[in-house]
Amino acid sequence: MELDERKKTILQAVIRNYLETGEPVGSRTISKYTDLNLSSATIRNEMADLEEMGYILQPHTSAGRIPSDKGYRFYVDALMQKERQVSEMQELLVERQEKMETMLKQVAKVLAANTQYATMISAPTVKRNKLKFIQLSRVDANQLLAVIVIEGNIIKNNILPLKEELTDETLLKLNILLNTNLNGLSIDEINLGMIAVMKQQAGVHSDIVGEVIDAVGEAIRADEDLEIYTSGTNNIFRYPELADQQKASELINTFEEKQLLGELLQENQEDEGGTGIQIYIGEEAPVRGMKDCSVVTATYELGGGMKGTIGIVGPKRMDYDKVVDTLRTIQSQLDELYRDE
Amino acid sequence: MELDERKKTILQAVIRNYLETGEPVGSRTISKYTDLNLSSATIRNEMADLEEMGYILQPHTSAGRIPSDKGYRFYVDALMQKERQVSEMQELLVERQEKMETMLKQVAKVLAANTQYATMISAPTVKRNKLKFIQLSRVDANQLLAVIVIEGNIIKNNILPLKEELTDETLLKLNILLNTNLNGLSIDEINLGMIAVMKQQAGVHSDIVGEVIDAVGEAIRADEDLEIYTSGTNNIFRYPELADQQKASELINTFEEKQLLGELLQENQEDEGGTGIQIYIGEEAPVRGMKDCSVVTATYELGGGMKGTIGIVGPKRMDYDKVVDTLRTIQSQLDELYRDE
DNA sequence: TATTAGCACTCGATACAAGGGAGTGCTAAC
DNA sequence: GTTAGCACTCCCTTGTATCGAGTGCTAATA
Repeated sequence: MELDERKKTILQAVIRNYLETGEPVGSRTISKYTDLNLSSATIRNEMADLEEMGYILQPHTSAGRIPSDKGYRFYVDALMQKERQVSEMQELLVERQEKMETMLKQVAKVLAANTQYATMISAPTVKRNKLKFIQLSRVDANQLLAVIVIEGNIIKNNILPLKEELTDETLLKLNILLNTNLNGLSIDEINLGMIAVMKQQAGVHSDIVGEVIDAVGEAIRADEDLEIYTSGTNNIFRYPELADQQKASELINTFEEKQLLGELLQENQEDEGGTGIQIYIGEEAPVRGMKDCSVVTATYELGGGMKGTIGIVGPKRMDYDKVVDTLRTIQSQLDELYRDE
Repeated sequence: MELDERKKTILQAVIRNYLETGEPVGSRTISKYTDLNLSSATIRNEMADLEEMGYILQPHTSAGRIPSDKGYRFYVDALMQKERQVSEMQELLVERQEKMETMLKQVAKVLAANTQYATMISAPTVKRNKLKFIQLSRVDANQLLAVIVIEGNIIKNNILPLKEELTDETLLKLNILLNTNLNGLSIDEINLGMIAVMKQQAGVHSDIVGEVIDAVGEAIRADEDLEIYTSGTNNIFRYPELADQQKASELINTFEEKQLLGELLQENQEDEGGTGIQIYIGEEAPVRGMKDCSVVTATYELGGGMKGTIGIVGPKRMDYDKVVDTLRTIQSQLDELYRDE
């Protein structure tokens, strides 16, 4: 059976109503809610069909209907208002901060306050970003400090232990060697072969120096684990369907063990061209413990190819329109904020 | 009225029992639990006294007694086993990590897993630590990178925007100036007067240079906010008295807004000589939203004067013995791990 | 005088029944 | 195809009875 126009209207009405109230919605409500001018009996027949087709379901006999995952999916794909009035694009009060970390935390916080859902944001990955600058300097007799600056002014540093002392001259040479070989390359492109070549070029000192180069190489690629910041975790208590102990505990645990969120946030950074916004309903999200939630993710870009992902987690009956809208706003604000880099 | 020996024994028995079961404990239980060989009627009389004196209370008539805050306080101060067998000092599997952050997170996690309570740990403050090394280097035409290494190999960096270009020579001079003036000083000791002197010494370049020095000064003192890591937040759901929505939400919010924990963790870093372990019961903790909890904090030291604080948050009926014990273990482990620095 | 046995009493927790209400599915009429 | 009507289902609330753990008090006991 196909969904005719009337069924769509009714389905939409059921979902809209449920999103607002969180209560199962009955035929009489729909009969008044829509301008179809149909009696509750007719609506009942249609709703029985919709249930048979899997778009809605009854928590128990003699209760109203609530949307199924399939129903939500259809709503999101086909029924949701795609074009939203841009007028009410309120400012979300994100300021550019000196430290990326501070800014990301702020974004998560602002989004949580704004949407009343739980939020998370992954720091932009730098694998594809280019190295701008490397500098080794001596901290004391047996410790070397390696500072690595990456496009977008991401800075990494590492203390390297030294077995033997390095002369000033060797240090200078090493600096030149590293910079001439590596500058302008993306972290992705730096591989073991290249490090081997550099070791060779180091010539006489290759044993001491090799050690240092290895350590630098290590330092560059070490930061595999992407950083994730979360906020508004306790918003889940606003939604009774998530607030019982079992579920709340599981969700909070997921938010604490941030690596569990990693997969979710990395999944769709690839898609080009689209809006970068993705909606996961219930089991669709690749995270255990979110089966009663919906997740909306958005890719953001800070210029210079630095991409990260924002995620908003709420009950399945979240206000998808508003969330998508808010994410769009944030996307464009971040874009603007960092355009000049 | 004073607490005689028998009352102490009974109070202790009540508390011990309540810590184990979480249920109000009645006179009959005590009558059997202790080796006082008293009937439940006698115990009842004593318990009535204890209640009048404020050490225990009844949730409602015809229920057993539970300890009051005053009761817990007395238990912790006077009744708890002070000397614990050192034999069972199990290893808590904390390894030294390259990055301080990783190590701290691990400590929080291990403690949470071990105690089944919520944990938090503040990164060691560096205000009293000495500057080891400052280096300015040019990233590109109008950006300067300042790297600051502090005792304990804490590294801070900052990108400074430049209005005018600096020559290599000026840069070199600046580096020397900064290092000669600041090395060996603690961050506490660097004040505006000193910065003013340095500006003067900079002589000709004082306008450009002043700017840089200001920025460096800024960078050094910027990191006022102490970093705090938490773990095991969802452990609070293990304890029914904390697990209801209202309280859980408030607690989780407190753990998310980490600055709320700051005061608690900074409070007793000063006391010298003691074990550095402090117990807060209920309202004693200087944090709103922990009035139904107890908090045990411990100061740790990583060598070189770097001190931080660990906190464990659980229900008032937490296993104080075990928690104090575990914190001691961690203290000594951290001490050992970083002794050589 | 301190302890204890005995007893009436309190009060939360649990179980059960009754009634109300929202909503359904079905049938028959329009 | 639509709708009015009706019996039915099932949750939820309310009220009532019961149970049991524990108490406080009194009087008897060592």
